[in-house]
Amino acid sequence: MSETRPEPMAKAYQPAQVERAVYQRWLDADVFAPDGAGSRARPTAEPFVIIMPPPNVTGALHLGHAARSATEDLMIRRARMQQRPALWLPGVDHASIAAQWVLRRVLADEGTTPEELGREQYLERMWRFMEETRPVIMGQQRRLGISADWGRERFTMDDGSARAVRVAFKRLYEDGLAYRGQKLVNWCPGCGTSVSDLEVIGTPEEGKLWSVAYHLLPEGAAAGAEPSRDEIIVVATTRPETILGDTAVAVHPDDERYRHLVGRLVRIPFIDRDVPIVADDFVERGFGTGAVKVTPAHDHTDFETGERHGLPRIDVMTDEATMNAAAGPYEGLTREACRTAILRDLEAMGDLVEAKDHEMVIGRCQRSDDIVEPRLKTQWFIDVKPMAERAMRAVRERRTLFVPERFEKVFFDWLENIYDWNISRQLWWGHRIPAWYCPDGHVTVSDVETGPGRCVECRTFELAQDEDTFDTWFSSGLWPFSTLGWPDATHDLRTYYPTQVMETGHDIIFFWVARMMMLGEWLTDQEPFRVVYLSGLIRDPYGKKMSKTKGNVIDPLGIVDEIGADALRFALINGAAPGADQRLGPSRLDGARNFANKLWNAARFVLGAKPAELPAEMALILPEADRMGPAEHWILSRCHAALRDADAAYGGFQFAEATRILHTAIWSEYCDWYLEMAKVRLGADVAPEARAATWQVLAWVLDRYLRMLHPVMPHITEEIWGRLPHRPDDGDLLITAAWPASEALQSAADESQAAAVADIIELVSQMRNARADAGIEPATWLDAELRFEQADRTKAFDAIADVVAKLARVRPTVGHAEHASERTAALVVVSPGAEACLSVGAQDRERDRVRLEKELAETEQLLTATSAKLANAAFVSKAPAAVVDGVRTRQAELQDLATRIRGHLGR
RNA sequence: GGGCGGUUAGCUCAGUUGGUCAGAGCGCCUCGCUUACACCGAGGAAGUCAGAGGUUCGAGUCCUCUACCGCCCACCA
Repeated sequence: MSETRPEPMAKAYQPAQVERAVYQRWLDADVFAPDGAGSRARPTAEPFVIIMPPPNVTGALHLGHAARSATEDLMIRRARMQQRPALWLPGVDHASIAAQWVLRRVLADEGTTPEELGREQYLERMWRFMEETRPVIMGQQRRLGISADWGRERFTMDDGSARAVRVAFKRLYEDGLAYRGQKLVNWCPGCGTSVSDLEVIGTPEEGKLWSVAYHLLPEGAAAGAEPSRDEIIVVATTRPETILGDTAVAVHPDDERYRHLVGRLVRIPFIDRDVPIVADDFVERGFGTGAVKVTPAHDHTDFETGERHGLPRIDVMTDEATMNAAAGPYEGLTREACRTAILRDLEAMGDLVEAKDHEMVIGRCQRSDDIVEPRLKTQWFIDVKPMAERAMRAVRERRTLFVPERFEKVFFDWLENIYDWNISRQLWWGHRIPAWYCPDGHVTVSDVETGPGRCVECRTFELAQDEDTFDTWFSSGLWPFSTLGWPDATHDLRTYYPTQVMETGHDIIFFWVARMMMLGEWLTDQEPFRVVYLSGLIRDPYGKKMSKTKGNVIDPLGIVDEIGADALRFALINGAAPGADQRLGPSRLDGARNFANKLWNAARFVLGAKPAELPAEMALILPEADRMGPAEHWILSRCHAALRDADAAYGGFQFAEATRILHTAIWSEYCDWYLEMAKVRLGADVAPEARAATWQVLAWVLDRYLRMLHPVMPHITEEIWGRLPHRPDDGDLLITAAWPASEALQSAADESQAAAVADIIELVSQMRNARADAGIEPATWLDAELRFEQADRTKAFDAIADVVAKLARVRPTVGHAEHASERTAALVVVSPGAEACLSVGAQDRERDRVRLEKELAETEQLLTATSAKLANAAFVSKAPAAVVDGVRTRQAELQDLATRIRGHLGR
């Protein structure tokens, strides 16, 4: 503590300077890494590890990131103070599609396009872009005060990730899970790549359902024969342009209308293909005409129907979603133009039977909003079912828990109905698929960085690598272990894996969480994390999602500059129930700012009130019990309760509850009551040892609260703590000081004195209440005669009579007469265990009667309710004894209270 | 079409295993610049816990149904 801090504490808290300075102090001390120079972790303690969900390199930090970072930092800081080796590994994701879109815009500004640059130059440019944006994102994270281990920062495109991707893919290939095949993929024409099922957003839209007449060939006629003019089958479709790719018409096998037509051939218009009518029970008889055109190359259902019936698949489109040569006369048209043309032509032919409005769901690309086209492509897929089984087992065996628990069901529902994962992306930015093909089409998969020397089958050297890259989420799925060194059994992997908590938004439970669990279980034989903590979305004050287009985005850095990172963190955590979305607006932020200010000022008072008799360099210790007054015992008791409850809340992921407890403890108990009580006992007329003891308690309790609050508001607590005396074993920084163990407090407080003070506080409140109701000026001092039912209350009162005087603005005496109030005009206050009579003028007394009457009415109402409960024989016999006793005690209290009030009212 | 979540003071929301649980913050009203803080202090008003049944001695808290609101999943073309 030789370090000088010249600047005195400012009257109003100035977060910006304090936060930057404090953060630098931590960096200098090297305390973020579990094995850093400043770490005080016990090596034998169980490590606590969080791998940071990587923000995209492309975007600026938004409130969602801030909320997540705040929550993760909170957990890491608590674990660090518990002296566990706490590792929080930060990183960023390369976000291939998103990055590609962003860079395209950047390039457009520079007057060029990716196509012009070509793959190689494009990738160079992308890397440069990454080098520019990555530090920005990480700098923003730092500004929030997060205590990640920057020395271990990772990127999903770094060499370690690249190697993990290759090794993982080869393993999956050898295990028979990764395969290459021609299947229907979700093609986004705008992005020029396939996307996974998850990236296709079902969008309800108003469309049309057209009924089209297909002409049958005469019974028994071979393909190519002249179709009948009259014998038709009417099919219903929402996508007439796919008629050109039809290879069958399907009807339900039990449909009487069509049963006799099964096996006949129909003529597909415009391209003159003759296709069979097949029976398949996927057909809904009640929908449309009950007859369905089947286009296996452009519809997922039809693809499967085609598989069952061995139908050809005819792709009629190009990558740009225009019609290709297979579309015959319509070649070159866009999907939309082709539809219009076909409808026009059908109409002209008289084969357009009906057109009616139809509500439907259209698959659009999450990224570009283009209509996704199911198309036939030869790509890589992963059979995820076996991995899904493993992931689900981890949850069933409780090796991985969801918080909140209900997301387990969501998780299971998805994994139980999972399809193969298309992982090929026709993008340049990303990990290139490590598969090579020889001219004969043999496939060689290799995990060697430079690729395989020769074909595994024909040994030729002539190899070409797959042009495609992996779905971004493939490398993200390896994140919890690739960042720790996998596939090598590194020290980090052995020490820190499996990790403890994965904290992320519930919106990426499928994209990311489930995939990490599948890949983690499969590749490492362990669950990648023990707990999945899912947080909600941050919304604007009106409950709307924040989005750039709506213009309702709150920039977290703007808030940080304005009110400080600590206040923002407090607001975010205080407002978040696990898994639930939260609205964030100015009022909550103001509240958090005010709380920081309150804490700052309380600390300023405490530090400034240090009695001269205490040495400058002193250790933080609690004084002997007999040197403390009742108020000291009371605050120690309250402090103990707050610590116990807040710690339990932290431990149970009830972070908002923890902040609520600490807010109440600090503001409503410590500041509102104890500080005021302590002021009296710090006065010049107080015995020096009592004065010293009072300050020691003030400092000691503040120290506890600072420790407990540090995970949420790290900077301000660190700054204040640095100015307080420390315990010899604490070190210089709060960030590595010990987490308060609740048992340390147990013997400190004398609970009976604490209870006496609680009664006196209640009495003071009621005296204030009575004064306000009677309209007595706050400045007016009144004589008050107090009576206590128990001797220990009287004793406690004697010790803090000055406090009571000051807080209630009265000159108190302890009375012994039975009915003092009847002798003089007085306000009468009746509370459990105590009464007070305040001398006032007669007219005030009259107003006071009204208040007493009201109080009596309330008391009697409560009394009636409790008595009714006790009168119920079933309650008395069936409820637990403790509950019944509690009600009896309550009844007695109320009875007593009512009697006394009646007495004062002269009844 | 399935599933999940919500409906508690004017507003935003806490209330994890049924028994001081009817709460907090903001807002509002009345006082007060009392030497930590007006980003403050003291006091106050305000809710039949969406509706209807049921289980229980006892239900915002468990069950059923209903009504709105939100989200997720889904191959009726």
